[in-house]
Amino acid sequence: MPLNDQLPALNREFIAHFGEMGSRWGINRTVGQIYALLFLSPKPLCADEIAESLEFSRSNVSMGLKELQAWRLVRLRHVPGDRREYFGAPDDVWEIFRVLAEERRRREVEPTLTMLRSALQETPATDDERHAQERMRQMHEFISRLMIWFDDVQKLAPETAVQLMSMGSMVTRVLEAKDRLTGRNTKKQSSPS
Amino acid sequence: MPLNDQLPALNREFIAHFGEMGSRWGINRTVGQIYALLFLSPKPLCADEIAESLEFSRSNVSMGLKELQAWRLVRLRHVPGDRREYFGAPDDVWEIFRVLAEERRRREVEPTLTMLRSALQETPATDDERHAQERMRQMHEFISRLMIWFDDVQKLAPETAVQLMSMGSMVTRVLEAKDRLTGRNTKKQSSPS
DNA sequence: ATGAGATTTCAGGAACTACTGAAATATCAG
DNA sequence: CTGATATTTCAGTAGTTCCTGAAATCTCAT
Repeated sequence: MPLNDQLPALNREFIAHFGEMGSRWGINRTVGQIYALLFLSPKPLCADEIAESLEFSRSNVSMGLKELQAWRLVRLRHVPGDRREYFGAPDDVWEIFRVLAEERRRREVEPTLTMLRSALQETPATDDERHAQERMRQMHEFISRLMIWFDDVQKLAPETAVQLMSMGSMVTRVLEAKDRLTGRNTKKQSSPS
Repeated sequence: MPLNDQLPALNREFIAHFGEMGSRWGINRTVGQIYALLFLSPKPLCADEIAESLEFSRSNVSMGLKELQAWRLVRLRHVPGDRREYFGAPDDVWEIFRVLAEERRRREVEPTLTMLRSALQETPATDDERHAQERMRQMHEFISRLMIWFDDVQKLAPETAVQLMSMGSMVTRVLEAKDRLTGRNTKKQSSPS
């Protein structure tokens, strides 16, 4: 039983779930749990409090917090008259999502695009190489477009949460509007300017 | 040196990169490499060919293919007059993306939403619990909206690739159109229908 | 400067995951 | 049914990652 009894059952379940999810995807279990704890906490917590709540070693918490800081998912806060460092998760869920997306992009997408661009520079010798290069071109184009489009979405929601809340069916809504404007189908469109 | 010299340098680099990326995120190195190999290959490959190209053990390839099939990322093909099974990646990059997104949703998002919904049923006792539940409510709402919106995007692009290719700056384009229609800012909108 | 408290680093062991070869199972032509 | 070929399973090992306690480092009040 890894989680402190002082934590409400509600919190314990949430934290456990994020531990699981964390390991499903790149982040390790304890890092996920630390983040979940901070996300739920009404106040920033210091490392000792985290270690006690989750029953991790102090040094494990230290490493976990370092990783979360590298992901820019936790904020460092100082309480006046207390030398310890306190940590908190951003309040705004949209902000959290944005940061996560940015970090993943920086760590995974950009290196991939770089690799693809460099492969596209090469001159293929054989037919198989020509085919492989064409596949890479398709992937490169796809990812580039996805990124452009993602930038657009981010630009659309610069003032965080509230906007996203109205974003639900925004795409369909504006497309309906656009259809009314331009005539018909959402398929192909002429020049935007 | 894990990759067969018969593979062009171009392919070897791509495959190695996807091995790396695979391990960065949930999937293991060999599975990523098998996928990359299939993605580049002009023809479906059988397990032996994969094992030879990548210099993995035959059984490792078998397990990797099983996992890729569980993710619905490879297609099984039979060549007439050949008892062996051949595997290929879908040609269409948008299709690949769609399948990946669906699988991740099924494996990660849905369980999270379920957990959150069940937590939201509980009646909080303490103030901290009340706060934690409010945070979960925010997260639940955020993820739900994101999923609704994602559904919308998928509905928009039902005939795959070509559509996505025109999707690049679609959001900004249609918003420009909408702005012209409705008057001004993209901030808040009244009833759609 | 000193030392008390806070934080980080790090070596080593525990726990986990990946990979292999061998054996078992499945498939199919004759 | 039999044997040839293809595929999967599995036990064990190799390799990796995680976690801890102890020691080192940092920070600041006195």
